Amino acid sequence: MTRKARAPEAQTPRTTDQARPPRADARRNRERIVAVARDAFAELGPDASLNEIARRAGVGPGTLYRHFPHRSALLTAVLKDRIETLCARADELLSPTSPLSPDEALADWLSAFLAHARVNQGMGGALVLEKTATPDALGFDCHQRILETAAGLLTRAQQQGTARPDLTPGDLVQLVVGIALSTTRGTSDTEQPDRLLGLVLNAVHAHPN
Amino acid sequence: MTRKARAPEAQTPRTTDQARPPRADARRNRERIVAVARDAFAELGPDASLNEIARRAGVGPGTLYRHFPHRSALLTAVLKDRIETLCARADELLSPTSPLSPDEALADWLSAFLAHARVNQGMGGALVLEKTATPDALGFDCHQRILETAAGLLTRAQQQGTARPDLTPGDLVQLVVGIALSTTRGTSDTEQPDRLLGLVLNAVHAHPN
DNA sequence: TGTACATCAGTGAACGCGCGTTCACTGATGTAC
DNA sequence: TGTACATCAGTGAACGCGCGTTCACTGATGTAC
Repeated sequence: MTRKARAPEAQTPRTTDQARPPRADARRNRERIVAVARDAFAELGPDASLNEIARRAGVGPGTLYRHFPHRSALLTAVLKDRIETLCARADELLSPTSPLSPDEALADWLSAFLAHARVNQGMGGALVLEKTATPDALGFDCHQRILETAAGLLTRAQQQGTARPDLTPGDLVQLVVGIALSTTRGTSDTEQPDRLLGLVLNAVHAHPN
Repeated sequence: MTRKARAPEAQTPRTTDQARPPRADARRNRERIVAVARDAFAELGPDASLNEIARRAGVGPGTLYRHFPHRSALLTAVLKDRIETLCARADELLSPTSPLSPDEALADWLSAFLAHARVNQGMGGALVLEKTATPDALGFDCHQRILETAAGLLTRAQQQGTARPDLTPGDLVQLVVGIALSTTRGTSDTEQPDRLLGLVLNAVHAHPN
């Protein structure tokens, strides 16, 4: 079996276990689907019809399924950007150059988390609250990422700020997700979410009785 | 037009605008449907299939629709008992013979409210949070009843206890509903709801900053 | 007490709907020469 | 640079499913006599 020798490509030498990069039309469609899904989930909730999303994106349902075999795969893709943004914000707040105190930083981040969670109705509910059964094709566990980020800010506020030491990141996140869930419907009182978060923050800094 | 005079019935003299009492089989079925729906909503959430509920109750779907033309009518009927119980509990707590202080009474009632709300996933979500568009055939507005009951306990705790004066009953109820919504899924940590309520109660008694 | 009958309630097959999902086929892309 | 072709991706009609809802019909109940 003689093989014809071929000069390896200069820019992208492909190792054996590396998948070929996606074709141009595939990448295009994938991006369009995610963009449309972002809006659709925000507008219709995490149960928005996948056929409807495909229709809005101008692709056949089969195309959507080729890229995202499960609903949760699509939800994850949509949430990924958002969560990356939140984590990046946390890194800024944790950096020594940040002008905010540990307590202020925690409050700031929770406010951003609440705002983002409200858009997708608790960030897709189960996807954030529960540990994903399968760690997902993207190798991206939303729940874990959020939890670790919250833990970083909370721990510092407990050690260098006035946050009560008996509070766990899990409980804190759960409370804020609860606010998001209970305030996604009924748009009457636009200031309520912030007011409720303020109450929770009071509890964060209260003395454990 | 001569009418034959008839002696009015002794036990149940029926006034003109009073509907005839329901027939025995109708009452029987109605009660069975509500009983089954209570379990089904608790098990499957407020979106449980009405056909499935009819099936479990051993009646045809038409029978269910005869009694409850809308899903919300059935939800309301199921929740009515629960809410009446909660209101009765509040009356006890507000009575002068109650051994609990205003603060303790508020905490006690919120704990009961949370426990009940968790069973039906936020007590049927929209039904509690939003003002019902139609005040319902039963003349029974869940949202309003809960809000008034919470207001009674909160006001007393603000005047005679240590509850912060800037807290509204609406915000308080919303927070607890949020805890209910965010803890109905994921049964792993059974003590979490009470812990989260404890945090909220800390906030209720914290000084407004 | 017994019976006839009007009316109230139950039945369940059937309908239309939109969903998730599949798959045989068509078309676009990128590569080898 | 041009062309042939393998493969990757898109298409969209079609399927099965369970839902909410209806309605012509059957049956149960209670009342008048």
